[in-house]
Amino acid sequence: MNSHPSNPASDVGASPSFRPLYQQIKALITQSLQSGEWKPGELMPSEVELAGRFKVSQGTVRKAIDELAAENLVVRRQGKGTFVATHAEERAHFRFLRLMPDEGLPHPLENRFVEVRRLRAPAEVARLLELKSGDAVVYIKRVQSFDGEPTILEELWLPGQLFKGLTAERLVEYKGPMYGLFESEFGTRMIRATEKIRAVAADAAASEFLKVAEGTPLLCAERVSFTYGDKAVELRRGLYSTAHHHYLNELS
Amino acid sequence: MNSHPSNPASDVGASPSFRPLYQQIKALITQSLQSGEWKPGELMPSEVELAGRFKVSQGTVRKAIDELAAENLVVRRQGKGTFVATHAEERAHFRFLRLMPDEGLPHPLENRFVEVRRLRAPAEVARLLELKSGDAVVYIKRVQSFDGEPTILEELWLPGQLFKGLTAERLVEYKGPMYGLFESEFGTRMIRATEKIRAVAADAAASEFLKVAEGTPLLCAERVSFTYGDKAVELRRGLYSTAHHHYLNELS
DNA sequence: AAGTGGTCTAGACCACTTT
DNA sequence: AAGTGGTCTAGACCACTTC
Repeated sequence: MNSHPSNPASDVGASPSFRPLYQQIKALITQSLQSGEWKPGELMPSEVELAGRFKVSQGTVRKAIDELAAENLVVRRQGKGTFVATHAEERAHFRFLRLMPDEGLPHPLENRFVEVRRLRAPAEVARLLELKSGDAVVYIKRVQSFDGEPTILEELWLPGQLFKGLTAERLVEYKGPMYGLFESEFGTRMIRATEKIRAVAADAAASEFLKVAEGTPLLCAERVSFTYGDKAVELRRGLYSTAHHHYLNELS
Repeated sequence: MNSHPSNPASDVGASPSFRPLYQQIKALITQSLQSGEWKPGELMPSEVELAGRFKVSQGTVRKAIDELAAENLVVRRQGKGTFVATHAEERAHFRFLRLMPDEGLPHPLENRFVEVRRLRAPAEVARLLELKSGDAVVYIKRVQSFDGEPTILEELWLPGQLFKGLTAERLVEYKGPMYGLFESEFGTRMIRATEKIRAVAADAAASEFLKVAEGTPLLCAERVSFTYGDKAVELRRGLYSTAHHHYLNELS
């Protein structure tokens, strides 16, 4: 199969806009990831196996997986195989948590849930989550502390549809990042997010929870997270006290 | 040359820690970029040409260039060739400028230089730029406005050694991003940067230049930029008014 | 038509992990 | 020893740009 009169994997007639084979393979693999054929943390089929399944060369599968690895959807380990990426283990914890101490290494952080309940999505939340205004959402409010110092005040909104059994108890007993819980218990894996960051003055609530004076400048990060297919599945609004921490960003 | 009893490009004896060929090629190409053999914006030799020069297959050169393209050091254009990346043209202007208007498209911005002079590096600046305390640095202070509204108050420190002829006149007459001037006039190309972001209260100076009340929360971004070889060549401290703009970050 | 990067294949061998 | 991902090669063809 050295020449390709037609694209073997999913092709009908002459390609009007030309889609490389490896991108089609990548899409197929992504579908399997999304459908849960291989779950987060699990070992995926080997390259030769996938090449056989899709009837393409190993090199083509390889290029597809290369891109998936670059997008952090899978992790390659030489000699062992390719694994589905997971938020549960890996220290890639800091892929989404960018707040670092000004000095020293990142401390472990404590978690205190202030509020967990269901409500109808306000217009603004609905818009960002691509829901209808009034749809059910899970609302979570929590404070995170480093070394006993309250540093992050966070509010989250999740589509109620996707997070049916989510309760305060479940959140409290789960150890590790929330994204780990979301992927293992609710089958929703966050793969990408965009943040808008501003400086704001602490209001009464922020002042109380973060133990700072009202009017203290705080970092405000509004995050929208997406899962497969660029579907928005989380809205998060965090207030960070940056007296002893900073938001770290690598520009490359 | 299907088997490699020894690494052909720069190898002496058995490799103790094994360095892939394509990485060696990548390093050689990077050296040529750094030395200015091909200048920003210029067309580089084709893949086959480089393969011939380095006595490796085109595929190996290709993999090297792939990584350089991923790091934004070069730009590939199908049918035309591979070009050295440049800050001068490209709208990749927004690779380092992350401040976006809350609504609408990014506006063009005006530039007003408040101060340009040489001074001896304070300890903190010297530390971040990896200089000796007291070394000469160029100090620049400027205000940038969107739609006539002052939004960014920025201070820069550059190693005096590298920016000998840099004057206020030269800065004012140059159109486009400063990084374009730096690479074309001073042969220093910014490749990568890290930013630490905090929320701070506007002091008297910020209040004056940004036309906001003292104490207004502002975003403070401290940037250290690097050129080839991870050499620090710029320290920048920006204060952003985030009333109508936000710092945009993609987490992926 | 010629040249460039982009895709795809087939096969060999290397480095690493597990059995 | 066997299996996995990682490297390297050689060659064919495709898509795009320029002459």
